[in-house]
Amino acid sequence: MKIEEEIKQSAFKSEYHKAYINVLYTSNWLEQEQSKQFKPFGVTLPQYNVLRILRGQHPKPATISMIIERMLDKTSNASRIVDKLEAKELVTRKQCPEDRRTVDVLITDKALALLKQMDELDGGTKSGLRNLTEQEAETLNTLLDKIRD
Amino acid sequence: MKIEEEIKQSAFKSEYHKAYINVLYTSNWLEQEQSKQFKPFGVTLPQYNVLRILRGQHPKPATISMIIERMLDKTSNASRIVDKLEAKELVTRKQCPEDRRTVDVLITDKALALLKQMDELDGGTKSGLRNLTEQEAETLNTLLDKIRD
DNA sequence: GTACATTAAATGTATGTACACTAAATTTGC
DNA sequence: GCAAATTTAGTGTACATACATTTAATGTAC
Repeated sequence: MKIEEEIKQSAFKSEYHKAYINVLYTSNWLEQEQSKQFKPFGVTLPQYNVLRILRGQHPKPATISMIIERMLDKTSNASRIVDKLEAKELVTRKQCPEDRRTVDVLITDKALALLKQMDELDGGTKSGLRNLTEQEAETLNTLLDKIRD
Repeated sequence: MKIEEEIKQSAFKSEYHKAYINVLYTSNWLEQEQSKQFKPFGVTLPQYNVLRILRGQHPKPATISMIIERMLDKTSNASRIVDKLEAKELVTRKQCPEDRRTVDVLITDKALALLKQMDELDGGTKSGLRNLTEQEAETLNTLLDKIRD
């Protein structure tokens, strides 16, 4: 659906302004689609992202600062996301003996099994992105990269 | 900058997966740029968006459900955003006599003056979008609309 | 016209984001 | 070796999101 209809705004100041709103709106739309798919598994999107970072390290532990470094949103609060994951027994936390300021965060077998189930959902190919041809996806990537130049 | 470099991920599963992450990341990037600009004015991005909807209606009042309908994020809580705006004297709230379930929300002169100041920031032309040609912005809009089909 | 359903707004609870601050451990600079 | 600076994690607060529930008003069916 055209963006004008979706937010019931008849005109934008410019094609630029429309594109601006369109990026924000589409991002939101994609996140909500993904969130729906995540529901049955009982983890939120940021929790899932942290688990994926931990799986990438496995069987080595990760520290909180390492998690922050790899997160899409660097200003979010990794400590509290790890809190939630610990409460669900998806990670363990243990003070690191070499540097007692840091904490070793380890993904549990339970979480690895969960991620394995969830792997099917991921990658954008199951989302609205499938409406694009490969060529179009490439064009989209080029344009978005250009915005952030 | 190419998305691979920005999130330190060397490869994506597909052009689709990359586009998926790219939309989310670029949206986040744009929001953070805008958020920085908003700081001095003392309103958050969702509060600003609600004010703009109210200005669009002015001098007619808007109801909460009308605001929700026009918001980018339909599931956010318009009541509480209006609470904050009311506390800052940027809107007034008054029970509607014709239908006492609904509430007339009106933008104040103070808010109109504030928005006028903030207009300079808005529209995407001052943001990264200016890196695109008009033709490119149009292509971007077409592709994003297609994702949400 | 009374019971039931629907609608509009608000509220409750859990989670996450943004940003400042604290506490403890380590590093550094002299 | 010791004081100061830095690093790491965690905490506090304000705001927003997500979603279920509540309350009051209105609409509809019988």
